[in-house]
Amino acid sequence: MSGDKYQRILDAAVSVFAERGFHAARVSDVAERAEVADGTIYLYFRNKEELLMTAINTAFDAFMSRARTELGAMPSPAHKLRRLAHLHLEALAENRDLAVVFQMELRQSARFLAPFSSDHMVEYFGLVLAAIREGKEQGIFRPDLRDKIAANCFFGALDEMVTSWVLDDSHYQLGDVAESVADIILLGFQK
Amino acid sequence: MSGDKYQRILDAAVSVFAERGFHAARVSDVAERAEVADGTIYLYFRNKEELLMTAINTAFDAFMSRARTELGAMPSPAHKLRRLAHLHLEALAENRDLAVVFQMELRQSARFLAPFSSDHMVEYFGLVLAAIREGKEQGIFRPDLRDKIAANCFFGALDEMVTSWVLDDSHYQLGDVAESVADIILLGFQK
Amino acid sequence: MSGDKYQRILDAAVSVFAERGFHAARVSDVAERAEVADGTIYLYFRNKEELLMTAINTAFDAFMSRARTELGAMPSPAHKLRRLAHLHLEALAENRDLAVVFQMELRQSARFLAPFSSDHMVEYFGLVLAAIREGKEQGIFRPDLRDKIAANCFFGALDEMVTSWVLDDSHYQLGDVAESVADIILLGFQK
Amino acid sequence: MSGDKYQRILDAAVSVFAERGFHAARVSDVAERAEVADGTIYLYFRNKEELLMTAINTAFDAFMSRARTELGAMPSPAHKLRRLAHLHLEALAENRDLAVVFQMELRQSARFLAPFSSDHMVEYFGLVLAAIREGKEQGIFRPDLRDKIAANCFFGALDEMVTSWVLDDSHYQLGDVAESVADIILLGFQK
DNA sequence: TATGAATGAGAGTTCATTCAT
DNA sequence: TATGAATGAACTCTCATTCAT
Repeated sequence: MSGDKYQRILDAAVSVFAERGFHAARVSDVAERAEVADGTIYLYFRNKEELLMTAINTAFDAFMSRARTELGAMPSPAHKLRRLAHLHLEALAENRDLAVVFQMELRQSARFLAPFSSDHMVEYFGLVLAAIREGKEQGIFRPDLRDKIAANCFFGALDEMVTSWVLDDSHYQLGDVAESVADIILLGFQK
Repeated sequence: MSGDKYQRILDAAVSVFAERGFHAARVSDVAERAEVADGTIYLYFRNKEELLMTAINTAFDAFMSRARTELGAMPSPAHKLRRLAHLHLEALAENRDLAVVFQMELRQSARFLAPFSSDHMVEYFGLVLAAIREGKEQGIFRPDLRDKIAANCFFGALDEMVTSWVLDDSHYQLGDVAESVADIILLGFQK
Repeated sequence: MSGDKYQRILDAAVSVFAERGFHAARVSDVAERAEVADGTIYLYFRNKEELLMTAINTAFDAFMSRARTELGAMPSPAHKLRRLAHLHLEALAENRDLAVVFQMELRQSARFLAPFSSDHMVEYFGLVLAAIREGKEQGIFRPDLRDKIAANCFFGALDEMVTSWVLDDSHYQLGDVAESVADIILLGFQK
Repeated sequence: MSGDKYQRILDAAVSVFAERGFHAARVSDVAERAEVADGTIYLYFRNKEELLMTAINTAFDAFMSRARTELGAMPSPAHKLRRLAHLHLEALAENRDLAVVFQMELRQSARFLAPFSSDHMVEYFGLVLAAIREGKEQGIFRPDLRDKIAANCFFGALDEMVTSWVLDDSHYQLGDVAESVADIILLGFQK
């Protein structure tokens, strides 16, 4: 019962942050939802901000680790990016609260809070950039394609899909759109 | 003298919000930068939130009005979208503080604050969607292109360009990338 | 009514600190006794500690300024010290709450808080030391008298009188004992 | 093993209280320094305050017991007081941490905490007062000497020596000054 | 209109103490 | 005896907003 307190607090935090937003959420709300005392939270997390950063980083780590493993084995850059699109959307579709927190708080935290999440974004972009460069070397993607801009288009398109899914009350299937997004972006990359 | 104050307060708000983030910014910071008393702000704005919403909405109105005018006269959907990409990036490149506020606060305000900005987003998307449908009707864009997804890709790509420009300390020319983004997205739309 | 808020808060602080001790006293107690809102205190003082330090320093400044003026005009070192004993005890007898705060909190603040009060103690000791050295030079005090030890005896004797007066519930006249203390200490200094 | 823990906790408490002050010190700091669990402290002491009071009282008991024994055998009141001055300063010089706690916390505890330490002070003063009265009866001390005031001078002088030794970073030999202090005070008492 | 001193609700965090193991 | 995870009361300080001038 005590071993899972860490996870219960983290889940409660994501849930409360998703519902009210990080700033409006009170630590006592998180405690209540986790069914622990306010003070207990501070046995596991230094402060409210670390609660947010840990939630974001944990999810990001899991995603990146999976993405690296899966993409590493793939030969075609186009397939890599298509697979990444699926992973991206499915990972967030799986846990709506977490997706809400990501979409609503990540930018702010990247600018005003700890640099962890920023580092993660850089990692993610590294993966995308590598695939794009590979594609250009293999002659699959246009040689005039500008790497960073292309990576931003790829990420931005997926990110916006998640954002509109999160802001939309209708819970359509987010995973289903990966293919369509990949179609557009990859067509835009190709020769 | 009073019309002047309204604008000074709004400019100060954008500047302070960009610097510290909406939540960390104090109303008294805004007052100080606008060189008015704290109380004066409340003669022009109901509360801190309205300060943010007005800043966002004013800029959005100006942008939408210009976009509508320019795009209305254009015959080709592809040219419309290409032009919109330029307008989008140039509008934000023009005022970096405003861009910071947009990129950092718009999502949160869309979810947790007043629905004004949300309406604006719908307007913007309406413009994009119309162009996409037009393109499909004219046989320029793929018939299997899913409208909303395509619109999200278009907006998301541009939005991400702005975000990375804002988070990046290096002040490269944002306007210059509009063409490259449009190349990718429009290629992805075409038959 | 607003101009005297500073003084009202300071008086309330001394009164509350005397009653419950600095640590047990709540800022809201001070606010209540001063008949201001909690937040008002922070318009005049940076924090609870500054409230204490200001009370101590203000009283100390007034005392030192008076002591310097009076003693400066006196020719005899013995008379100086005798007069200082009177000033010391009378100053604290005049305001019992302040005396309580001095006797109970000054040592702690000298060690654990800001160094202001420490500086004041050094000033006071400087005055005593000067008189002692003067007395030795004039051949009135024993040549083997060790300056610092003598100064500590002088101050310690007076300080202990105040402490026992403060801890004692019976409010005997503190000022009356100055003469007796001076008799003992000065006799101890003399040839 | 348990008798050992009691003492370890007490020593740790004195050490931590000396370092940070009673109020700023955390019970968990004491536990850590004593190398016991937080809860263990409460098997030996009712609460944090009792930790302080026990430390003070234990040291005081040892001192008083020794003082009584030594002074009881002495015929001359002057010698008694001179010996007491030595005992006082040497006892505290022996254990600097304990001296710090005594000088910084004793007054507060006398006023705001349990009355134990106050009783001890009364005991100590009783010893001094007895010697003074004896000296007057024997015609050694001035007949106009006011007992309580004289006792306060004696104690205050010694106490201030300890305080300045404690606040001073330079660790000069405290015991050495007993003679000089006794010289001054006893000279002040004599006919 | 304009001011800015005053307000007071509100929230994050600490830490002495407890108690199940 | 011993542990240390858990508790939750308590308190300082901040800051959006008001209102008398």
